[in-house]
Amino acid sequence: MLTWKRFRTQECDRNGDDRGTHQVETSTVTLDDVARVSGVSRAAASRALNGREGVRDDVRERVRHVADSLGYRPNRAARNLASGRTSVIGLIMPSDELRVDPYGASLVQAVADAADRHDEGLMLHLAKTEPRRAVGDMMRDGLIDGVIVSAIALGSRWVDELLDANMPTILIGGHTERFDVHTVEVENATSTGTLVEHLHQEGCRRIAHIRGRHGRVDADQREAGYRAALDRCGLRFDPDLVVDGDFSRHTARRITPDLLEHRPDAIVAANDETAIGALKAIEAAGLRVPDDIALVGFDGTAAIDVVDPTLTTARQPFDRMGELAVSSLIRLIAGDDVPLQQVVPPAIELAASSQRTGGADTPPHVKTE
Amino acid sequence: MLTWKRFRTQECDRNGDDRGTHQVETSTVTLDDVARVSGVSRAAASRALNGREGVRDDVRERVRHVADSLGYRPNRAARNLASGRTSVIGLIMPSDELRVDPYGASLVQAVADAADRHDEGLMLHLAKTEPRRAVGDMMRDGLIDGVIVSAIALGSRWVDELLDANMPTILIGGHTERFDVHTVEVENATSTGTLVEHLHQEGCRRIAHIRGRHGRVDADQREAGYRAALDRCGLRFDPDLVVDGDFSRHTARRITPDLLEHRPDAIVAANDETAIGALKAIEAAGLRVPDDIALVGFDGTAAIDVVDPTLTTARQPFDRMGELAVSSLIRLIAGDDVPLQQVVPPAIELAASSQRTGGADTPPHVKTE
DNA sequence: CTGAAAGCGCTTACAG
DNA sequence: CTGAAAGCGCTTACAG
Repeated sequence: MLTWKRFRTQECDRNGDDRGTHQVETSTVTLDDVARVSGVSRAAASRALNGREGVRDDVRERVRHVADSLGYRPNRAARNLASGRTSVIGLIMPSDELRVDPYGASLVQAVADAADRHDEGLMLHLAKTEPRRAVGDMMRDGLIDGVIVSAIALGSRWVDELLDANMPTILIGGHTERFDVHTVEVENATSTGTLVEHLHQEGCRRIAHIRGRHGRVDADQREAGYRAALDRCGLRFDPDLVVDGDFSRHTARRITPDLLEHRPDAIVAANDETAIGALKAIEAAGLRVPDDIALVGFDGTAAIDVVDPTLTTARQPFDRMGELAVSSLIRLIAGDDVPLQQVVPPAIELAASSQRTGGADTPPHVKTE
Repeated sequence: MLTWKRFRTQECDRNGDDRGTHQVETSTVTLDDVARVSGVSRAAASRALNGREGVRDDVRERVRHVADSLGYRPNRAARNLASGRTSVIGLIMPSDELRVDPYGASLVQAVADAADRHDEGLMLHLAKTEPRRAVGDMMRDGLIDGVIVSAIALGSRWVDELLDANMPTILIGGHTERFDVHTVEVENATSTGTLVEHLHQEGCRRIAHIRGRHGRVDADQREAGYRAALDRCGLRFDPDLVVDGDFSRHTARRITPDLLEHRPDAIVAANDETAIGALKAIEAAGLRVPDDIALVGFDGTAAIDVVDPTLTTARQPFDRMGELAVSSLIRLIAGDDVPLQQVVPPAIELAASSQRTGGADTPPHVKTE
């Protein structure tokens, strides 16, 4: 079993006077080698390996076998240069989003895993201010074939600029009102409604809502779901029970005390971070969750696993969203048809924070899809 | 002002019967264009643009100007193929590390920002099981020039396999005892000692330590620093006051109650997550921080900002580490000399969790570098 | 089904 | 200092 290796001369000598001697001796197995050993032309070998038609089965077999035993790996740069495809996709996300909310980290992980499954490289770009330039550059540089954008913290201007860059784009967790953008996102309204109905079943009658950031579509959708569900439950909408958060724990912690003045018996938080902030405020006020105030979140990030009591939430199907985003992008790049809006349902996970002793007829730990 | 754009034919027609028509009309500005317009050869243009010597200054000027006004961007694939360099570096990290501990997210952000500053692309690879294959592949595929590895959750076998892949590698947050590996890491021992001394000054006499994961070098170093500082403070080492955690919040929450049996008046947690877990346990036991038990962490991740009381910690200089890792890797790739071990000090940040009323002569919010 | 040939856009010795 | 030329490793019409 032969194993060639690309060998890099690392002239890191201790004298340090050898700089610049960087030489890459590319003694790699090349398509030529595979073709020669297989006794076919380079063209045929290429077709065989890439699953193109127009190769006899036994030839394809042979070439593949030879490639395997030689440890052949196609040079991506060469393939890219010749074909115009890179097999690398970009992931763009506002720079600090990753750090601030576990949501960002979960998303990156899901997309990275999905890219890996599809054998696509993933270029991560944490954007600062001017997205279009960076993305346009990546594209024109021939580094990536398309891009997945986590627009979480973005205004629509960002999105517009991205789309102008004129490259296959999927918005993940899409927060734009544009209808001409390919998005993969979680269902917001109905799911939030389900949580409200659950609280209603638990006996809650003054159900409050801490909204997400003003101007964000997902925040609006979740509020809309909340309102619609109140209606269905026959509860009156009370403006005093809805306050503006911004998806952050910190803000929730700060604004919840005021909300408590209006004596809600439940709080629907726009996301988990908000719920956790609210929880702290509730505890600080000497109230108990869920008996004094029931609490639900949204996202299902890792953060909720360590909260006490455990948090009822709508868990985003990160893996599925990542998979959908990557596979859709690949199809987009190939020129295939892809539905514009792909909405996936979260999993409603009931936990201690919303289940009252003697409240419901719901069993203690139901997972509803 | 001309602006060429690579234009991609997106034949996403509604009938969907046009698949496979993916065509990239590369009507990009090419080096040839720049050369022609500048009135020089392609070779000269290349040298001018890449800052190579052997070009008259006025020519260089002219070429650069032309390139600018044409909106020229070198095709990375072509450059790569010709030069063997990709200007892309890899970042490898265990798959779930990113999600579990905010440390991972902070690190990714720091490295991504640094790569951006150096105009290097960043390929993210969240590794599952068999690191070498993936990394070796990336390398041989010609996708990256070198790799930064966050070895946080890794055993030395992982590291060994990586180094066998024979590519420029920097271990960030290096947790190996091998001495032949380039690492960039935070100073662990002395910094932990400083925290212990601070607690001693606050009047604590029974200072406990919740270790990081068994077998990890950084955990060992922090414990060593703890022990050495006890000595300096004239405190006796008490084995009952040292317990094995694993850097996770969850485990700390679980094991702290037992530790409390031994009545410590302070706890030095191996990292912030551990400290937060301990904090919860302390609260659950009806004790107060810092007056009953003072508490310090390590890392300075975003998580501590929302803890109440705010957590004293040794804040890792993530940005600096990212910068150091990226710039060192670039030098490594270029064949330049790079110090093997680069250790940077954390910033000791005193906060409420360790500052007792009437305890110290330390001012309330000192930042010590 | 198969191969010879051109070409993707750049870099880099090598001569001048 | 400058240019002509070869070559990086692949893919893809185009003929057979």
